[in-house]
Amino acid sequence: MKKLLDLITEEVAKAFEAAGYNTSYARVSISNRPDLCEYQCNGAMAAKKEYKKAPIMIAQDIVAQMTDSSMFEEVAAVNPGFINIKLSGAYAAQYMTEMEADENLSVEKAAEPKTIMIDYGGPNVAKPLHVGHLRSAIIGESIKRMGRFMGHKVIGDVHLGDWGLQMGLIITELQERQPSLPYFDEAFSGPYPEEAPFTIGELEEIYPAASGKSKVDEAYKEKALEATHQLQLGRPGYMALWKHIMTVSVADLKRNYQKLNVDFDLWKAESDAQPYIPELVQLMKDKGLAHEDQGALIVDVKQESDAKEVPPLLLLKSDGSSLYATTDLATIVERMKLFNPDEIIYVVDKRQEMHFVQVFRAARMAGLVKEETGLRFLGFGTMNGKDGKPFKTRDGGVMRLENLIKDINDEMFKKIVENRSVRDTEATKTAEMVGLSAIKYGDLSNQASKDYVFDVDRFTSFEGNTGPYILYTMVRIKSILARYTEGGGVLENGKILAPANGVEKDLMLKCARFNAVMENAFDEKAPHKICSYIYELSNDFNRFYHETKILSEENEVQKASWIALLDLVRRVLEACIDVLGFEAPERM
RNA sequence: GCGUUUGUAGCUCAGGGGAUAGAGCAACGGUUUCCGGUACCGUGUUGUCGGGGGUUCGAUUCCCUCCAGACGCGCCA
Repeated sequence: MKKLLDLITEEVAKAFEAAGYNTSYARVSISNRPDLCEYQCNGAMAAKKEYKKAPIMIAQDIVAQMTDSSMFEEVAAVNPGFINIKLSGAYAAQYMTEMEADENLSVEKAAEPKTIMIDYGGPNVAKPLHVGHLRSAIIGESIKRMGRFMGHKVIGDVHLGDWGLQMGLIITELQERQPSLPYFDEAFSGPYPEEAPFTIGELEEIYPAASGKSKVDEAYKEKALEATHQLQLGRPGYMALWKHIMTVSVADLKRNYQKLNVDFDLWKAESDAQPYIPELVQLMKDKGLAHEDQGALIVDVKQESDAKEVPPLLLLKSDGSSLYATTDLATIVERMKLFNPDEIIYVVDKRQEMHFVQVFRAARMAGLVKEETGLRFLGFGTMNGKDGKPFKTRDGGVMRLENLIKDINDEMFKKIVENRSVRDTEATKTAEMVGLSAIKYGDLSNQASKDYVFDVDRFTSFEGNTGPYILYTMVRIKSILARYTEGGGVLENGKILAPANGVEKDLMLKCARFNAVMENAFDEKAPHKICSYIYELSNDFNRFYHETKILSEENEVQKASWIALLDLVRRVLEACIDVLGFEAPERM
């Protein structure tokens, strides 16, 4: 379906043409003065220069051509040259009816679907997920779902960190603790044990211990670097250990992401890109892009237009082992080969922007991607505590994601049982659903690129711009619809009538914005625009609800119309929260 | 030091070349023939849109500069 603003613009453009003005000035926008009108066109003021005429005169000429259009209830030319528009109620109702009949709720799917890969999540194996991983998962998941809603083929890849120094650190620490294990015996000819020599709990304790030691003990760090290198060279014992680490860790990660309702199509890892590294390095050398510098192999990626010199990309360390950038470039090679995407989007902490600038430039210089392939860095800001500093536990440690989720769910559970007589089993499940909405909405309602304050009390509140408020509104609608059908009503039978009052019209016009909002939010990769939209839509519904007694309405046609409108609002809200990555319960 | 980025109400955040810069929270007051009151309505010189210049008929929005914070600057990821 066409967007309502486009339809209005087309109609206004006809008036511009009839009055003898260039139709390019006819663009209509939503009014910023809702007390005066619903839509406005500022084109008369912009056209002033071309026609050397007072804007108000131009506006009057145009308005004169619009007065008999059935689309409008009211049009006016206002000083200094605004064209103010009110839509006719019948037209709004007609739009609602068409929207209701459209399974995509008026959103037009992409005419040419793209293959888009989203690199998000990015956890390191053998380390527990902490709050730092929250944003990538939540934002990435939402963008993936938006893309799919718009009709694109979107592939989400978790891109595990399984090949860097942290693996060497774990191997080194394991050797310190259990030197007799066969993995460290170079003479051992196998086969290695099938059971991992550690549990996930032990693994999560080993890494921080090793990391701590490496910072104070130079020799220890050397060992870890060497172990990393040996792993990259494929030393059998280390490879066997690496497999154990992966098995144990990935199972745990999957469990945790599932709790967040975050789902990856691919569980690829840095190690998967390793086979592509030799040819990558050779290519970079052959093309004259890579050269040696202080023993390392580097690629100059600076450009003349840079305000500040961009440092070279390090392709290989002086000991020949690969680095972050090497792996990311090799991953691009792999992705192009396996999936040939039109675009790759990286949802990563914004502090890594420079790294991606280097990687993208190198990838383009070397022709690893097609010219038209998009490489997009979507950096997100830090999640801070109420003090404005990075979010920590009460004693100053790193907050594990599991614990954060548990805290929120406990809080939600308390609120739910306090106010409702729901059974405990149901309350637990409901608390999880509402809790997830609190976390995700709290995050996504902020612009991704900015730092934001994670405030548990605010996010879990049922009042204000929060996930629980949105869910409450939806549950309320569902409740009314359920009563209607219980009373023998049929949802599909209603024809939506022209709005009975201004509040109902506001609700309709807000509904009608859905397609434009979704399209724009995806274009800009801005989930927060969906949040602010459903917040406004919820407010409009609650206002309407407050003024209108729906179920007790005696005129059955009117009642059916309202029910149909409610069902439409419900569907729009469902679609939006699904894209945001959470769900509404039946009761709460 | 260089660079990137942010600065909007007491707090948390939207917005964005145009008509009176908006929401929520917090504070105070109101709404009950109630389909879920975890709702709705109202009140405040809520404000030098960080300061100063410039472009423009018009700047909070674009450009420059200064101030403040965050972040990044070759062998970690």
